[in-house]
Amino acid sequence: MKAPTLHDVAAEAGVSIKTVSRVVNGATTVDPEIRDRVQDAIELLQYVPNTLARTLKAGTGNTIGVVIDTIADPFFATLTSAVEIAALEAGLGTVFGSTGFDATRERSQVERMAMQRVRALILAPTNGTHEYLDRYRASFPVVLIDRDVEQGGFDVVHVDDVALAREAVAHLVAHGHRRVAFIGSDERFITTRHRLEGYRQALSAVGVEPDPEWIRPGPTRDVDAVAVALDVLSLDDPPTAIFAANPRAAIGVAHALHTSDDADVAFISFGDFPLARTLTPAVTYVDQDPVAIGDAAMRRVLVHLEQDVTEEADIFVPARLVQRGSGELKPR
Amino acid sequence: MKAPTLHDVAAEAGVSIKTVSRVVNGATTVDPEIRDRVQDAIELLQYVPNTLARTLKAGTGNTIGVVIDTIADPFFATLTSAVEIAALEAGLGTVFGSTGFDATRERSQVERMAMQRVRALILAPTNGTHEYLDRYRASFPVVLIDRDVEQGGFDVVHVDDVALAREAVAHLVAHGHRRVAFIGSDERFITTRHRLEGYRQALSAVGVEPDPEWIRPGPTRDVDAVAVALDVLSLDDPPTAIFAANPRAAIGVAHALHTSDDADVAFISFGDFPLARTLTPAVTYVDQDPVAIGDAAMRRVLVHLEQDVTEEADIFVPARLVQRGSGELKPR
DNA sequence: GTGAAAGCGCTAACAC
DNA sequence: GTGTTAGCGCTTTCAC
Repeated sequence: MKAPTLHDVAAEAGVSIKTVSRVVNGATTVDPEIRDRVQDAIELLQYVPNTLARTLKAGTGNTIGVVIDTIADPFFATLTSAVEIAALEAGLGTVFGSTGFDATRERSQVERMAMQRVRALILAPTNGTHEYLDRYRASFPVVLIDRDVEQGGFDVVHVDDVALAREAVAHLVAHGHRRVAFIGSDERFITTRHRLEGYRQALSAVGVEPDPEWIRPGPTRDVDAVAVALDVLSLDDPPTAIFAANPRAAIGVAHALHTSDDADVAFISFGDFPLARTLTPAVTYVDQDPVAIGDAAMRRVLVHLEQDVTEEADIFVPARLVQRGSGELKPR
Repeated sequence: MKAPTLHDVAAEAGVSIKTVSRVVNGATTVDPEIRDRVQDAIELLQYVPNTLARTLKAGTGNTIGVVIDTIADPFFATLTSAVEIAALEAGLGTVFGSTGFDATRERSQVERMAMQRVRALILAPTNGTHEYLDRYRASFPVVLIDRDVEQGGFDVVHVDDVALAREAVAHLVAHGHRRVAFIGSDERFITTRHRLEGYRQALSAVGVEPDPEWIRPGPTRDVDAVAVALDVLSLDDPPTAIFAANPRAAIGVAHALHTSDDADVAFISFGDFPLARTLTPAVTYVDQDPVAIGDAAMRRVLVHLEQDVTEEADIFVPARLVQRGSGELKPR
């Protein structure tokens, strides 16, 4: 059972195919009586216009592509939601694909988007080289989110990871802490490395050389982070404060602190997480707002679509430290 | 700068357009030497096949549509992620759109999908009538997720809300509770009504007629749920147990319980939430697994794509009560 | 105000 | 093994 086409509607209404096209597209230059007849035929046949054909004719689609680690990550889910809403306002649809942190899958997702002729691509790049993107950038703009690629040369919308991490750790230092642990995710992520760099800067600013035992960039799941946090806390001379470099790690750390009666250890999370404000004390965090990043990325995309852009932009979305208690604890 | 076409590649390689098509599609009946020449031309021109044209020709697309409340909801984000992965395995892409709980926006999202000629639609329906879907169902199968529509007649993949809520509340009753509060979300949602129904059944099974004060289906945000929970707990003769009908409400309830020193009030959540296992006591919950629902929905879609389906299926995904402590507290 | 014809990029016949 | 032709559903000239 094939879907009805303009042709079918035209036959039904006894007019030409072009007249139907005009009605569908709301042209004003159509005789009202004929228009009604055509509309009846559309209803009768349940005609639905075919965007694909339209797009093919126009040579360019009406969707923007979003490729991220995984939509199951609340950070990216919220970001994608913001992009979708902003795109909708601009009359654009959204297609998304997830990489699962796999560079090969990223490539195939991007290729799929290119084959679908997206108008633009918003990408959270995996690790590794991204020269392959050059092939596509001729056809549509690419805006990176959350992190840059090593080679540079792309628009990037992100937060200033180094500065924010430094600020967070300096906040702990200002409250008297000198032994501060760093618990993050995989060190292959450039964001992890940047946050680690900020951590080091804040400590070295007060002449502290962090003990390697304090630095645990490893855990990739919250349950791993629990173990790592417990391990750090059981050192002979344990840290008096913990900086969690992402919400996933933070959930693990929170769990560890609250199940081991160490809730008096100072704690700051990079990124908010549900219930963070519920714990006692509530968790001080770096407010890395995914909506702001998504909005900014979409705004940048629109700039590309409206004009020729010659230079790449490095867009830092503002973020701030939100004090809620856990980051203001003094060393016990 | 237009994207190169088969034609351009053919001209570059000095062969016919069809030969290029064959190479692109990996046909074996091409002279190796010519194939190499064509591939060089493809590289040189950075040719990317146009799915749109392919699809137009084929008459049917290679994507499945997912329309949900909002991708920012972790439940739907995880569900969508499961659908995406399953679709990818079947060689299908995913387009998604969110309704924002708005029936009009749902319609326009579905229409967009129809115009894009999706192969199938997975839909979490908003409230209200859905007769309009009949128009599209002729062209592609529609599988509802999470909840049914009033009119019926659709494939639905969901959990047995009534039975699971009844089981959860019966669990509280079995631990000695008679005064059990119900805190949920908007009563216009059929899932809320079903869970409320299960709640009533469990109580009436032991001859308890719930006080209207105990039943608060209203709050739609977690912060509202906090206020509602505090209000319920401040009744003259407060409930000794709380059943939260969804994770959002549950986060609010958890916050209320832990900030008001009522952590000894028994508590069960319909659906897990981050940190639920971190609280003391850890939160007992009804395990409503979004991955299982997404997988089942995709499996149903594949059935439709592979064969003619004459009868709609009402698919209940199994779920169970996970005891973690808060649901096993006795009345204080 | 309306229609006929061409063509968007591709593939499926069917020749050669 | 390779090329030619037609046409997918639509829009865009440009006549009428």
